[in-house]
Parts: sequence; C-alpha cells; structure tokens
Amino acid sequence: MESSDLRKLGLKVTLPRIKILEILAASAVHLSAEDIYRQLLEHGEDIGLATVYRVLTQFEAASLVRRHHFEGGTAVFELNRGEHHDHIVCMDCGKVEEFLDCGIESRQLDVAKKLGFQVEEHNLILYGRCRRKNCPHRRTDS
Amino acid sequence: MESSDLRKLGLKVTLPRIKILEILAASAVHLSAEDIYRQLLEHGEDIGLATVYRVLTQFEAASLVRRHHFEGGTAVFELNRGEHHDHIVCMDCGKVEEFLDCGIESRQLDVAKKLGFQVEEHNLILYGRCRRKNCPHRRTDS
DNA sequence: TTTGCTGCAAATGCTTTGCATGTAG
DNA sequence: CTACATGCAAAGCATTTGCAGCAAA
Repeated sequence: MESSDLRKLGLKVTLPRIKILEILAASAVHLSAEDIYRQLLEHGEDIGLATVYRVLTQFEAASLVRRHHFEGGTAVFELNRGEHHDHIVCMDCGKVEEFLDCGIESRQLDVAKKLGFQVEEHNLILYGRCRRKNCPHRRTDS
Repeated sequence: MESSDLRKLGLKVTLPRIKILEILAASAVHLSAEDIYRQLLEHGEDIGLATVYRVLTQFEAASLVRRHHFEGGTAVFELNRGEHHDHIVCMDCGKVEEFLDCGIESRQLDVAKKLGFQVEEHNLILYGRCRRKNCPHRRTDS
C-alpha cells in the first residue's frame, strides 16, 4: 500500500491521490495530466483535472514523481522509482526509452566544476529514430 | 549585412526581420520573445509581439536561431552561430553558460546506438549554482 | 472540529491564428 | 501587381487559482 508513503509526506490519504498513484504505478509509459485524467474517468472516478495537476505537483515536490518536458508543450509524469535515468525519444513513433551512462554523468560534474558550478540536477533528452521493424513511423498518440 | 541571409532563405527582407536579427546578434544572453519585443519598442520600432513570434519561428525553422526551454514556461532564443553547445543554468541568478564536451557528445551516440536509435538531436541542460562572489543569489530578471 | 482537500469555473501566461491592410520583389 | 508580411485582437492550450463545500485526522 502506498498510503503510508502519502502519510509520511504529510499528505492526507485521499481517493484522488491513491488512484493517481495507482495509475502511475501501473503504467509502463510516461503519462500527461490529461492521460491520467482520462484514465480516472474510464475507471469511473469523478476527479477533476485541476486536482490531477495539484496532486502531481505535490508528488513532484515530494520527489514521488518526476516531471518531464519532451517535445510539445505538454508535460509528462512518471513514478520516481529511485534510480536516476535519462531519456531517448523516437521522433517517429514517440517511443521513450530510459538509460543511464556513468560516463556521461561523471563528465557532467567535471564540466560544471570547471565552469565554477555545483550541479544540482540535469536534464538530458536524446531525440532520434528507433530503427525497428515495428516502428510505425508516425506517432499514434498514446 | 544579414539581408543576404534572409534572401537565401526565401524570406523577404523586411524591417522586423532585420531588426530582430540585429538584436539577437548584439545580445550576449538568451532572449525571450518578450525581451526582443521590449527592445524593439525601446529602439522606437513599431513591431507587434505576434510578428516577433512569427519571425522567430521562421528563423528557427531555417536554423538561423535556436529555441531553448529552460525553467519556466518561457522559451528563449539565441542566434545559431554554428558550433553546437549545451547549457548550464545557475539556479540562483539565472546566469547561463555554454559548454561543449566531446566525451559527452560521443557517449550519447554510443548509448543511442546500443539502444537501436540513431540520434538526430539532443537537449542537455545542467542546473546548478555558480559559486561566484557576484552571484546575486536571486534572479534579477534580465 | 479543524485543517487540509476537492470540484468547478474562471483566470493566467505564453504562443498562435484570422483577417484586413501594407509592402517587398 | 502579386504574394507574402504585418499589426491587432481574438483564440488556443496547458496549467494554476479562487472559492465554497467536503472529508480525513
């Protein structure tokens, strides 16, 4: 149960928060606020879009979820499962893969230090084309 | 004169486009559409904000300028001076520095290849704190 | 009971668009 | 002269906020 997680964050355990957490936990892909809202409606829940945004923002502040801005104005969210990773996005089908490269990570710190900065966080997104037979070569949109 | 640049792109050489190009060329820092609009007004030009956006979008499509999304919904623009670079942003004062690290660049290609992707472009932004005496520790906002 | 949460609708902020006019080529 | 550019105001879209009612602790 994630209820304990919520309580630890000083957040009341409410239906919207539990449901949103469940949806995020069940999803293999990154979801937008609208995506989550739509799923809630499909599940018969009567939860407002504003609440979805509010909850996601709180979860982000609590490091429970991560917010990403891929192409297009819409933000997407994923559950923070602990291990940091960066993303590569297929420009044809929209597929997102995660990766972690220690070399890149450590070089970032080096570069920053050389410039007199102390890195707090970073944002790395690779855009490319996945050369797979099943790549539809056009985004089907979730 | 940049007029020739414009003509080569199939764009008519108009006052708004020349002025916007000049402002971008003269600026050492990244400018938002509003920043540019404000400078145009200060220079006594009567150019609409919508035009600034339209021109910047055309310039971006023509690879004349680059658009970046740092923190906060506002996009910023810089003249494309040829050499690729990434950015590091000070979370305290908003200062932006540019850097290029061949190690990071090449490792990105490796990682992507390993995942079956062919990289077209990427977006790397480091967020940190510049440990300088003159860092105002709070954004003064252009 | 008290503080925090929710839904709704309205507001926001950045960016884009429709349209009538203006102007570069 | 014609196609493309512009200014203005209105629209669009993702996200946030105000407020009155609700519910967890």
